[in-house]
Amino acid sequence: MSLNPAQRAAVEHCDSPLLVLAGAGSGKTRVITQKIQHLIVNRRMPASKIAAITFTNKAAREMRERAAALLRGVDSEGLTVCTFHSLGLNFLQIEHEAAGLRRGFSIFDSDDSGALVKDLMPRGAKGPDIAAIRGLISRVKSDGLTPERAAELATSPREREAADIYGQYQKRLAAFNAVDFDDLIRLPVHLLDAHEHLREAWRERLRYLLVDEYQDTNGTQYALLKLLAGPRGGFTCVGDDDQSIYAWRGADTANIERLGQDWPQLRIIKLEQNYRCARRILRAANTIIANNPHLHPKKLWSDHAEGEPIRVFACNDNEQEAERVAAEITFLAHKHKAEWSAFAILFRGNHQSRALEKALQLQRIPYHLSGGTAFLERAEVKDALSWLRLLANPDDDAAFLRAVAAPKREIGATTLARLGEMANALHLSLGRAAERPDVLGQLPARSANALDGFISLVSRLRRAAAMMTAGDLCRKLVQDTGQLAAIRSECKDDALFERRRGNVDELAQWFDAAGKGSSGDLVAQLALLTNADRDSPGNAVRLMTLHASKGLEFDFVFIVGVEDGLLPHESSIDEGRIEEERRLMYVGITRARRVLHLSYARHARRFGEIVRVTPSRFIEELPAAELHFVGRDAEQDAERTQEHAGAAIARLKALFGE
DNA sequence: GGTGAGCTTCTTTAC
DNA sequence: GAAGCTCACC
Repeated sequence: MSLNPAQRAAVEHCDSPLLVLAGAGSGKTRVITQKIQHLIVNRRMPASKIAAITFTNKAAREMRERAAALLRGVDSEGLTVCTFHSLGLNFLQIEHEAAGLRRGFSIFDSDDSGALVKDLMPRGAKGPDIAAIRGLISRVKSDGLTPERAAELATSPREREAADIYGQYQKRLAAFNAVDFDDLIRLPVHLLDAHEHLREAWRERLRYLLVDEYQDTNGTQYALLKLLAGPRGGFTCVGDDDQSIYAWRGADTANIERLGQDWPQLRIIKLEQNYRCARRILRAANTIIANNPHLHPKKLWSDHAEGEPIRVFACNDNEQEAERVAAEITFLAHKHKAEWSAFAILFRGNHQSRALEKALQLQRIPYHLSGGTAFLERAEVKDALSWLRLLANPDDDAAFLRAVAAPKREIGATTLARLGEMANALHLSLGRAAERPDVLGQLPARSANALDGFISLVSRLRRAAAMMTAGDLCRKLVQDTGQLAAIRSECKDDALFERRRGNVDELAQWFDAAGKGSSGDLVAQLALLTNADRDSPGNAVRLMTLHASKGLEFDFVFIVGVEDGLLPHESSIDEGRIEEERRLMYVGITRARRVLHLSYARHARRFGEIVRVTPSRFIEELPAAELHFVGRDAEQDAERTQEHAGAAIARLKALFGE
């Protein structure tokens, strides 16, 4: 557990701002967690004044666990380990008044804000247009621009349109008592900038900041860091420009340079010894990343063993690829007597997990799919959540629109459109408008009755909500709203019904576990969560995107779909963002401790058609001497039958336990 | 107002 | 090849 000199220096340097340029596998999490310990134990800083900030929930969770293990016996009460977004949410929940928000405000997720943008665009706007406008709005928001400023800076008709819609969008959000993901950073920045008393209070509250994956900060996140740290600069930023893979959501590696400009007393420490990868793997990683330009050249080295050659599997299609990966995992697990959790399968896009899951199920290999929001995307979970949101925030129109149809209660598009018009005219939210007799009076009796019934159900549940925990409320409302009954009648067989009811149960249990806080506050926190953090993965093969894998490490790593068009991704090729794709490949390679497998398919289904695909250009960039190709040439057929036999044997072994 | 057949469109990555 | 959307029908 001892630190090398550079790591030690990074841990002990607390008197001026510090930037740690940490190569992959150089022990940066260890530096951060030990530094937390150092601050508490040697510098006598209360844990409650320290915040470690990460970018993904997964990273936060990992950090929290590692810190807890290290801090056993140390008073670490009140230590903050969270993402930028949850820090922002926490800030807004405390300072909601200054932000012009009422208690119980909602968070609009991507779906909600997409629907809102669509609503604000001319009728008949197409999907891609909506997505483009949304992207532009998000971009100007994470650059910290106001709608007015965005309009001034717009250089194309589309940007002007986006700036215009951005303005209306913010007004709607304010009316809904809601914020979106970008606001979680943008609003705290705005408030800290505008109010000296808030600045002082929060600088006192958070005396020391540790920012992980610093290369991924965007404009507003940098502004937040700057405002919270102040001129004193009580912070350590840890980053690696070679692992910058979030430029598409506004991350700017120029923020690395900015630190030295804003804090001239900044100290920089480089960590260049890799403790993770076998040498061959590290050589491959270094070779491929050498194709990118560098501002801070670093030379990563390792004193580990050489390790095995990197195997490259050529397959016919992604089903065969998945089968082979699964067979190989079974084989390696037996050979090395390894736990399933020592294996990870990494891919570019979430949809690639399907074929893999199928193959793993078939071969009886336990797996855990992390990342994505599959759980929260489930219809029954979204329905229950929209009810919770509406109960906490009567002005949440997005929640109203979903809850009103969960289950169906004879209130359809026509009625809602009429209600919407009247609500707009009265400057009221849908929920408030539907409470008013004069509004209901203008609707056909049948619709008015249905709405009235809905509203009284809402107010009854809202009264009940005040007296129960969020978990109990969740269980009660699926009963009382008729959701459970609707699910039962929709489900053909009992097993399906049980599974869907189980999802709702799980939601309630999440609230039970989350403990303190009003249901409104907890629902907001849940909006920031992805599947990744829901349950502990246990002893299972990990499936995740390359993006989600950053910061993690595994003995055995399989990167699948190493094809031109996927990795590098088609749109990144078109738009000349090949360097970021290369960094993504680099991140994937450097996750592996002992064994690295790459694979690609020669054919892929696209738009239902089967098309030929070429292996990724990144395979060419790897040092040929380190690679061992399987199935690339004429011997491919012979190999394949062998593999199939191997897979069959492995399956039998799995079935009968040897 | 609700439902299902047939049409289109889509495919990045995350909070 | 799936999910969303539109339109006709109950």
